[in-house]
Amino acid sequence: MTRHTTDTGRPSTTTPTPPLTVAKGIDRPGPTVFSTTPMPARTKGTPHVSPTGTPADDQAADPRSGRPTSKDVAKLAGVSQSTVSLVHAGKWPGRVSERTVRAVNEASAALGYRPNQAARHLRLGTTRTVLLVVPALTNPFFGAVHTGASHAAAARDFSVVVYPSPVAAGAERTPVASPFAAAHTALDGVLASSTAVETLSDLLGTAGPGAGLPLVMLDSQPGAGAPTANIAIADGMSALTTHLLGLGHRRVARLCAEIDSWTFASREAAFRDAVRAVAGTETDHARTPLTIPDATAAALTLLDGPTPPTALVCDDDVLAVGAYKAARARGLRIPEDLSVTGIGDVAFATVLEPELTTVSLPAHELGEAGMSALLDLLDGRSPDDVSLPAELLLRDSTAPPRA
Amino acid sequence: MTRHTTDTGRPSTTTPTPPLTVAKGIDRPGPTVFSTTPMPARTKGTPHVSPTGTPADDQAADPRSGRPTSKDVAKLAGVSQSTVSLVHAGKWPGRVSERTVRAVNEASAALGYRPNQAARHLRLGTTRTVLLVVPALTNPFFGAVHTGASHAAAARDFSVVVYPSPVAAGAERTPVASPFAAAHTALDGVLASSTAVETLSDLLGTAGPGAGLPLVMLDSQPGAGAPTANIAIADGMSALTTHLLGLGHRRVARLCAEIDSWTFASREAAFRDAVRAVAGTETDHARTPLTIPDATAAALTLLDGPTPPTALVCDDDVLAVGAYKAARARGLRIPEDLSVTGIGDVAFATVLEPELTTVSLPAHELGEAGMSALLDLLDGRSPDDVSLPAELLLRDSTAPPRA
DNA sequence: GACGGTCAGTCATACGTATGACGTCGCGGA
DNA sequence: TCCGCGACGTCATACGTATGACTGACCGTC
Repeated sequence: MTRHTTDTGRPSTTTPTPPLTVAKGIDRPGPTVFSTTPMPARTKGTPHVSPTGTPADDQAADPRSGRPTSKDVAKLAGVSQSTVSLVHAGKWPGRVSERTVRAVNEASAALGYRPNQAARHLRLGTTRTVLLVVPALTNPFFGAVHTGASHAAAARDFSVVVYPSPVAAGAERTPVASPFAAAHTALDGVLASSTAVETLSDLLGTAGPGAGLPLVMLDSQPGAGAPTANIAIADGMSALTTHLLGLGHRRVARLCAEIDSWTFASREAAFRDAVRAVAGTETDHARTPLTIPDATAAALTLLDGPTPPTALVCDDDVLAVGAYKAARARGLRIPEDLSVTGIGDVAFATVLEPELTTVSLPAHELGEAGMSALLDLLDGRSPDDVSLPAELLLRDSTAPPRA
Repeated sequence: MTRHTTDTGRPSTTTPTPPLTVAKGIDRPGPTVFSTTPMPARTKGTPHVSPTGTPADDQAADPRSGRPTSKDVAKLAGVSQSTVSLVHAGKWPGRVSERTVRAVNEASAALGYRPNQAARHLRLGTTRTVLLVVPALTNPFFGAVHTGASHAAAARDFSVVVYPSPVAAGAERTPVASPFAAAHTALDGVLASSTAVETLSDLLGTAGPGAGLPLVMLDSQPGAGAPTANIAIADGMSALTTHLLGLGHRRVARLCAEIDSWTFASREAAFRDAVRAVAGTETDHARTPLTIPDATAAALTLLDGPTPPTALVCDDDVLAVGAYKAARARGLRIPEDLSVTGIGDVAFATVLEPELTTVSLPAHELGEAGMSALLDLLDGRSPDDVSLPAELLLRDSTAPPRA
């Protein structure tokens, strides 16, 4: 339809390329010819938006992108480029008069001036852009993490780019190093979920202390080389297990995710500690990839064992769905014959029949907290490891065991 | 813990700040002192990585970020900065010898050189970054769109930043203009979902033909000012409705989303056309926000009407969940007493009992196609409007009506 | 009337890369 | 001997912004 490389189409009949030799002569450090008569616009009086002196170069010149630059604004306002920059940065406590500020602002508005980000990035040595590394945005949890992180970043004028490692549930994780390194110099920092990276040292090779790029980890073990932001899922797991034990369950099985990461390891530890606190409790477990069919099969092996459990603690809501399907396949009613719990409070937790008792994870807040920590780090501060509370949601999938 | 602003910590005992006066003298356009003896490294023979001449400035100098520049690589390799640039860009058909190329590559590797993106953005006038505007990434559909778009972008060396307008279901949509304008100059193009923007003209003011920024719309009416990429949901709706009519249903109600957008309007049209093709069919409908509780209430009003429907066609799987809950509340069995269909094939479609007959939407492919169109547009080509097929998934929630 | 101080701006430059315009060397043909 | 040419690199510069150093005018003071 239309070529994007053409001009902006603003109707303008001025000369397309003004005589550059003038500007060139000014730029040269040699003989400053025009410096003998400084502030030529001032001789006319007060700076104003309408150009009175030079009649040929009022509309924005367009080197290539068709966008006006601070030089164009300066010309229109009758001031120098530095003044435009000062005004735009808001740094004129005693350097620029109110009237000039107004003139510059009017000129900027008239031209629709937006500062060129690439130029200021180059000049300032910072890009105000951070990378978010997550397993997959198709997982609503990480979608929420992204949203939270974006909000926190936007509040401090940062942008977020996402590198979604194509991990999926239990699949191979990609070494982030190579694709990540490409954008390396365009980044000020990295916020990475530990479940998205192959190994932590993999990341620490290019980011983190020691390497050049500030790094904050999500869902990662504190004290391992980078500040962390976590959800206290272990507490949730403890509460869940204690809740079941309090209902009287003594044969409690655990359906756990086949993923080697700190978050899942800490769930296991919390479960064990909670169980150990109540004497006479038997446990069993099965490991499974994080998919519904796999979880169903794994749950069936638990239910078909010699001493079937009266309660099934699942590492994740997805696994709980598998437990539901397995229970239905064996004719077990939830919660009368089998109590089931999940973790995550994903969208379908209330779609299940009965509604699932689970632990809600503040994903949005996790993204916010992690991003805040990263931006603090960028400001030179040393953020503390943060841990966000998980909330136990008692719904309808748990009940005392049958006598 | 650690300050990110400090040096990279590479153990190096060289002088931290090499005498800059030398470099300055070279950079000046005035008396080119050293140009009388060109290629000083060549006098030693072949360029090599180990620096033999100057013993003090082999390690990368660090002006501020601690990262080596092409100048550092040039110094180490004994060539000029231009040569480094040529080698790195792969543009040396007859300009650089193999040996020099190797030397440059070795030097780059030794220093861990990465070209500064900000500088090349400035130089090239392009950022290789596009903006993706979606309602919310917490919606897995848009998460998948993002993943597809990212893959297509990465394949052509582009990055994607996301601006998630906090829309949610039926809530107010944000005018994208302001926050979007902030990053304007840092973008090469925009890929926007029509359900994320207030009005199309809102976007067209800053992007699209006429404004400076190439734009491709997702889920938007073709021919409205920007190239589009769509999913043929209308076809899916037709297939769904025809399927129900084929089963014998003659009282078909529609649960529709309270969102004014092209995608939903086209579903309605498709439904009407399909119904009109079969004589003697009665229809009813209810509009509802896109949440489960609202949908449940709306579905109840339909079921409680004077002539209750035997089939309920829902604009979205979320609404179908409401239909399930309403049916359960009225003691209706699905599909024996009531057939239900959805659109979207979201994760819980198979969690429902019975599994939901719906239409799967190729979200990933939509993102890919849209991004491809945008990148074609950036290349100066004129992409066609694309339409992706939606697939009808016949599962267990539909059956012939009771006699 | 010379001097110090404030106000209001400008000047020049650097950030790091990409690239068109030049040199220089060596060799082969006339 | 001289010219032309290909191979190999370098030079200089521009991209647009931010900012330390500087300057001119004006004003009050001794």
